[in-house]
Amino acid sequence: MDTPASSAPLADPMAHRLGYLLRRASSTMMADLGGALTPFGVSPVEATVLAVIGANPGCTQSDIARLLGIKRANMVPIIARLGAEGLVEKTPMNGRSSALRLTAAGESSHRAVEETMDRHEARFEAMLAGHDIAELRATLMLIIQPQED
Amino acid sequence: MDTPASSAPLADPMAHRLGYLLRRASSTMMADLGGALTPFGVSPVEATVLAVIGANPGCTQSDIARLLGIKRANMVPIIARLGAEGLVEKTPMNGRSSALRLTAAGESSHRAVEETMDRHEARFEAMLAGHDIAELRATLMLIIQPQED
DNA sequence: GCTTGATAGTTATGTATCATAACAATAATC
DNA sequence: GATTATTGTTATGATACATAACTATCAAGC
Repeated sequence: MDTPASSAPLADPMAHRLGYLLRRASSTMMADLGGALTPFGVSPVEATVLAVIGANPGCTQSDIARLLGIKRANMVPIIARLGAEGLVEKTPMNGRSSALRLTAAGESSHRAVEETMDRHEARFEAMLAGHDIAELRATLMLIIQPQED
Repeated sequence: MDTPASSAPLADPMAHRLGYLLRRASSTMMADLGGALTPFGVSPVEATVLAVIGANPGCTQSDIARLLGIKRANMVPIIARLGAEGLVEKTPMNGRSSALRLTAAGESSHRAVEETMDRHEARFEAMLAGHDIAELRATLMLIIQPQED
């Protein structure tokens, strides 16, 4: 009546579910990236924010939050940490918002982190030889939905 | 010298990165699934554990942890919650481990949750019309790496 | 002017997921 | 019988995310 289970390999009732596979694949890559970034003392999220500020000098916290799908409130500790490490500086803009820029240390950290992410990505793309990575990216972008904050 | 940024749309330096796209896609689907499951009072992780126990009656906590890539220690509160809600029962096996089974309430919760997840998946697969979903699944499985605990 | 509404940044707080390290009890092996 | 591996557990910390509420600023309208 009951499947014997235990000791025999388990049936995986989630293996066919897209959401589950995305979650597992995402956490595999996040763990790898986290490990690759430890020498630089930045988390994956901090690395991402560095990249955004590097590509958009003068942007605001809210800009970044919208782009990355992060809540405004959760940007505070991230920017505070990057500021405390001397990687990002805020210059008051019109009074209500601040323009964010990389410091010199932030620029060099940014370059190192970007190279690390390139290698990280290349490592995984190598595992996907024979698969259409452009198509994979396009499909993932269809799934991603804009956050409405 | 500096890109104007702010008020103009931001450049997205992460849009081409697989890891980033996976993270965003995963969190989009997780949020949607979480919403779909709220009527049943179970989280996505609890729903997944219900599915595994339903498919493998008599399995142990450690079995589930290995299958799902969750640490043994983190299974404790999950099983405790499912037990407290009367969905899962533990029967001592050989002394060191317990066999997990769904209760009657767990079975009916399991069925409801499975239907909800089917609809959830179908909703997203509909957005991917014209794309090869089997190929997407195969590619994601290549990325997922076994956890060594 | 002054009021209304939108936005930026912040504070406080709660929750979920995951990680590590250590421990007790049991089982398996030699 | 001693060693080793495994199961379940406790304790603890980090991270990412959510909500709600508050202040300060700006933009428009009357």
